[in-house]
Amino acid sequence: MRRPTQTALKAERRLRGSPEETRARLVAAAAELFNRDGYLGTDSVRIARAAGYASGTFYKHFADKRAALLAAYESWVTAEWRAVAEEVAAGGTTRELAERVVRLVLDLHVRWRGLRAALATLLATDAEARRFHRDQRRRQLEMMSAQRRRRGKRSRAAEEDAVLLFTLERTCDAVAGGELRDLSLDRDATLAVLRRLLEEALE
Amino acid sequence: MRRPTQTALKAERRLRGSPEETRARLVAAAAELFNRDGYLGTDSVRIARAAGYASGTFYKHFADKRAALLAAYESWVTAEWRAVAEEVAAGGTTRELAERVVRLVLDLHVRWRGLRAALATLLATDAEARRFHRDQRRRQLEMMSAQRRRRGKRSRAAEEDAVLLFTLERTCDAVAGGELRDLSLDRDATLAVLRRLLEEALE
Amino acid sequence: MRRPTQTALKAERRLRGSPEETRARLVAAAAELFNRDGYLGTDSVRIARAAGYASGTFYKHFADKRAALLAAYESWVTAEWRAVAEEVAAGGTTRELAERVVRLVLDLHVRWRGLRAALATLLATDAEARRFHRDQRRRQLEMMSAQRRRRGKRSRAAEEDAVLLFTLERTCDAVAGGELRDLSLDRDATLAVLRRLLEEALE
Amino acid sequence: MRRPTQTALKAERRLRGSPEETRARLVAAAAELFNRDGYLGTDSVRIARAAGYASGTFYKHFADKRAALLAAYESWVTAEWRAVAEEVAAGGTTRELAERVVRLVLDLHVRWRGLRAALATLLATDAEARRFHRDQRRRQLEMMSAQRRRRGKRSRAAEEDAVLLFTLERTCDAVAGGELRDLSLDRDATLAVLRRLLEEALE
DNA sequence: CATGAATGAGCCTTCATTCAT
DNA sequence: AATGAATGAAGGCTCATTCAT
Repeated sequence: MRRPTQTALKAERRLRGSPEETRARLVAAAAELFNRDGYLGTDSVRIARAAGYASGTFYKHFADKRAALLAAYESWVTAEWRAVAEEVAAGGTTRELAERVVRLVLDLHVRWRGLRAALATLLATDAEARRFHRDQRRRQLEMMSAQRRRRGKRSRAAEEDAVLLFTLERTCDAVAGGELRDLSLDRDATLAVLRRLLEEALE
Repeated sequence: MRRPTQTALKAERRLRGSPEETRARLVAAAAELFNRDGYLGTDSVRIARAAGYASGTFYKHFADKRAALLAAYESWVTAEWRAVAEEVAAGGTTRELAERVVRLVLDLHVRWRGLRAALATLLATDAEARRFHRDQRRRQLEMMSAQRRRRGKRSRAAEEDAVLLFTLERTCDAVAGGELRDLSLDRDATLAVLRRLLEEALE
Repeated sequence: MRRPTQTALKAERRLRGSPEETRARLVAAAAELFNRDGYLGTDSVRIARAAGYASGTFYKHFADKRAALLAAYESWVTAEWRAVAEEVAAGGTTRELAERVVRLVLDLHVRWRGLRAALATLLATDAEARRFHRDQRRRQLEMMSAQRRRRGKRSRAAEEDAVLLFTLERTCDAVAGGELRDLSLDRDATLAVLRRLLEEALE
Repeated sequence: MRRPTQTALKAERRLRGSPEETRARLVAAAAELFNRDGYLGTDSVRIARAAGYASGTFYKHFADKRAALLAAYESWVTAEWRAVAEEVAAGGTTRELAERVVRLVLDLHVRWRGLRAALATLLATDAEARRFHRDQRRRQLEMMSAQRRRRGKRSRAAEEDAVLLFTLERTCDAVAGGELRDLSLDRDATLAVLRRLLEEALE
């Protein structure tokens, strides 16, 4: 695979603190490194070092490398949830909401594109990763449905929502990965399509 | 310097044949193993053995493991192309065509779900894989557009088509991977959504 | 992905110690093995084992096998320098000094003949090895010239000194390698020639 | 080691001819490739191809790769002998003879420096190579002694001659390998030293 | 005489993980 | 709680050599 750039994010050593702080630092470092170098391009020693710890510390907090990726992914998803919830709470027309949500999701996919790709590597073979991933999806579907209810809109089949989520996710990945640009497609026109689909789902 | 120990056993000298046959056998074995075990779960020795050859033969035909995955993927894409083209040629109403194409794409995604996941692992880090992948996408877009023209339908933005392809692909992956079932969603209802979207794109 | 089979045997965890000690043990083992078996006849796993470590430890200390040979050679050269310096410091007539230096150089060439041959293999193709080798040669030339000055002798062309060094080195290699014996030449008579040449160079 | 440049000397295929011709072509190709790429950087398949044959043919003519190097070296030595003999036959003063021989030997060492280095790799570990090498040396010593007799000069110890040969050989290798240049030493001054030594040996 | 596809032992190297300190 | 030296299985890849055609 790719031989990652050796210039690792390197923090100063000998950090002390609560286990929670240590874990949080490790998760943050793991997220950055997995995002930058991929699942295979990253190793536990580098993650520990980037967080300011020695390799052994890594295994005090994660059963294995896989667990660290899952933890990093979880923190990403949590952040995404919070951000989407804020947009929803901010109010505005359905169209405005759709617009803002699409932007937001895209930004997050761009920022964390490598982390998402790293997760994909795991999803193919790791049952726990899959379970975790689907729980997130379920929450997404419930949120959409709840949002529609709250706005007094007519309900629609969960299958429609699921397809929409797939579309949103996959298209944002394509934009983040540069697929669109390579196909000479217009980014804004593409986002407009997404916005329209989301709007339809919420009305 | 090296003076091999020549273990005289292994009675029969192996499968002889044209390089093309050998390569084809290796590609087929690679496709099966990558599909079943993922990019990381397989290795060149196993692929060679599965095809009926020794490890060295693998490297006579592929520069490295990566190249074998790309070759396997290429043969999959080629097969998909051929199958879709046949459906298109078979004629029928737009609705029937859409129906058959969705079925077909789904079947292929189910059959080769692991291979697609293996490719995803590469796409994240390998530039050549990305290039190859996008060339395929471009062909798909051209095919859709040409199909519409042939049927005398109004044209539509390439961005719309691209989003549709992402939707189709990602949703089929979800079905193939069991995501839908885990979410207690109805498979046929989901396929119906896809069929409708494709139908709209062709009319 | 990898889930090692953890063969629980191999009771004692190994030699712990400072990285310097470990490296020194590895360098010593590398010198012995390269000397005995040549560059091609040895491998990193054997060197690590001979030093009392597992294979991975080798690569914590050397970028590759080549680097280990260079390190072993360096330690040999350093030892030779020290020994020659001691002889020089010991004083005595020019003739006595020449006599002792020739003996010393010969002994070292006999002891490390294989290591020198191993280095020759590298020198043919490795630029870094060549650079290192020539730096040593430069120091040798400077040392000879300085020694003459210190003894108040007339100076002479560096080219003369260089040829002398080549002669000394090549002849000692020949003695060490048994070339002389195979040619039925007298070892002491040959050394006497070398002694005379060195004496002339120092007077 | 070095990864040799792939642009191999490639002759046209399907040569037919006497075994002697085939062997001669293989030896010539082996000499060139070993000279250019070293013992390790060359492989039997490439040698065969460069000579215009397939890999199997190589093993019809040489027991192994080692044997091919020895054959190539032998043909070099033979050529050197012939050339030196011609110079000797050409007559002239001792000084002129010495001058011409030094030039000649240097030229050959420059031209075949890689081949000599390749042989050195073998000499360290291969008994047959050593035997061969020493037979050549013996002939050299006899030739020098005979030459002196023919010219009516006083005889001198074989040990002196041997040391001279080592000097000549090693210094020419140093010039050919660029050692002298890297030490900022003057090439002509160095050759003059060699010429003087040879002259002394012949007078 | 010649071919060249096939072999497979062996070497180099990586990195997830452990555990004595 | 943290350290980091050490482990060693795993896997990528090469190339000298064979032999069926």
